[in-house]
Amino acid sequence: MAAVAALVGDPARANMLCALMDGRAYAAGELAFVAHVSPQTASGHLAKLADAKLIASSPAGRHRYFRLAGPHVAAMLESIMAVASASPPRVKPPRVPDDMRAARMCYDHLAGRLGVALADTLQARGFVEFGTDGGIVTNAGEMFFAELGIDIAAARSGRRAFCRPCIDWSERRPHLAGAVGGALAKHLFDLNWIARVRDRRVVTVTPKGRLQLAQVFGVDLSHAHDHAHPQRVSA
Amino acid sequence: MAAVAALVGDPARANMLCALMDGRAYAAGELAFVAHVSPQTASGHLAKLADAKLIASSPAGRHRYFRLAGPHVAAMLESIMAVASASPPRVKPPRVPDDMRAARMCYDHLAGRLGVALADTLQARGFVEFGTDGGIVTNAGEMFFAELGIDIAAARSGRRAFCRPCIDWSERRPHLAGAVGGALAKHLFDLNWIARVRDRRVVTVTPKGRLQLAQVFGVDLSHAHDHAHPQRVSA
DNA sequence: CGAACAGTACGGTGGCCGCCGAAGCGTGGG
DNA sequence: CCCACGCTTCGGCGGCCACCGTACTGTTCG
Repeated sequence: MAAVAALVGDPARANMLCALMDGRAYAAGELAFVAHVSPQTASGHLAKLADAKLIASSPAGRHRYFRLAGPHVAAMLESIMAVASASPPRVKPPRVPDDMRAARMCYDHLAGRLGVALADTLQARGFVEFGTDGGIVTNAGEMFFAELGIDIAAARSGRRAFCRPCIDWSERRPHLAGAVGGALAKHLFDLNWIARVRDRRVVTVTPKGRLQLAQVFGVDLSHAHDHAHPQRVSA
Repeated sequence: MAAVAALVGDPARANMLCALMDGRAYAAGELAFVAHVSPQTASGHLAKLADAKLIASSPAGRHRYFRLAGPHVAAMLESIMAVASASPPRVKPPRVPDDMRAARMCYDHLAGRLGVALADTLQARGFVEFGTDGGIVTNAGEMFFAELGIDIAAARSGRRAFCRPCIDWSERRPHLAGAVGGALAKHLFDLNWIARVRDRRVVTVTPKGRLQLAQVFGVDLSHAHDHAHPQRVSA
């Protein structure tokens, strides 16, 4: 156990793993860049991570792409982040860019205010039920997703976590994770309601998406700017 | 994040945290012993862990007791263990004592073969439903727990995780965690069906417990010794 | 077929940190 | 009242490891 934690414990490797948490595969050079180390050093780190089965690699021509070994690794990183954000007695400027807080990817599902808002709606309408960290999709929810065009049965068939809450790292409240969360995010991309920002975990809501999300999910994102500078709030 | 992981990444601290995972508080000297380091070294480690809010301390006379800062820390350690047990390509003698595998505490709930068996029964009878990592208690389950004398509503009222599966570290299958898991374990202790082994996470089943668990949960623990030496199984 | 590039292997250096010996509190018991 | 005990702090030592410069393999172009 200590060995795994020690691997995550190095800042360079932690940066790499964070970058990989969006579920995409990155080339060794890109990871070296995000970790602020030379390619040789990065190569060594990646070899260690791969050796411990935390990441998997796919050679592609003269590149080599790395991705997380599985959802269990993403879940571990999330739980470490949750503790880390709860801990910091250190001088810790919560310098979280607001676009990051607004909407971002968390492994393969949506997080940030958008992710939390969607989860709130799904819960309020009785489509999904969460304990504090466990959950299911109700019959009504299954119909709702089907009408949206998402095949819940397909998601359920897989071996991976089906439906679970994931404590949002910036909002400190649960958002929808698991196969259902992944399917929902993918569908919103396909509908072009949301879009990715190149090379970042940040997600933007398209004009169409803003309308549709308000109509279908009752999600109002306009207040985002009201919360953009919460530091102003009197202590 | 790297800072938190690095704290867990040291073998001595990892041993201490593992010992604390049974939910009890230990004195500094005891933790020094389990970590195989001198008291002064342990003191330094404990100061670091407390500083990062991973553990909390309670001075008591000339002793000082330490415990995990909360369930979120236990959850993090569990998820790291899960990844660690999935990783190890290293020469890794799974030297898990059989009594540990049979029944042990995992933070405040039951793990090991006993914990997994109870979870299996509760699932098979439709009292709890698990996704792969999320879960709920059904109406039938609520009645079942009530008949047993466990107040589910009280557990539900709390802020902490209500009902969730927790991948068993030795059995690699889910057992019942969260507030319900904790309440169930506490109740079994109160009924004197199970008892703790001093200074260890190991739990033993009393003669009365063996009968009652078989009758109420249909759990047969007699096969424990059949699995005691699985190393014998031909490769 | 050779140049440019991505990624990897190796060796040396430097810094961080875990470790213990010795000494300094505070509590509890004889 | 003093001593024993548990815990903590300080200082110095030693080892591990992240880091990079150099050099090598393999792939993709012109």
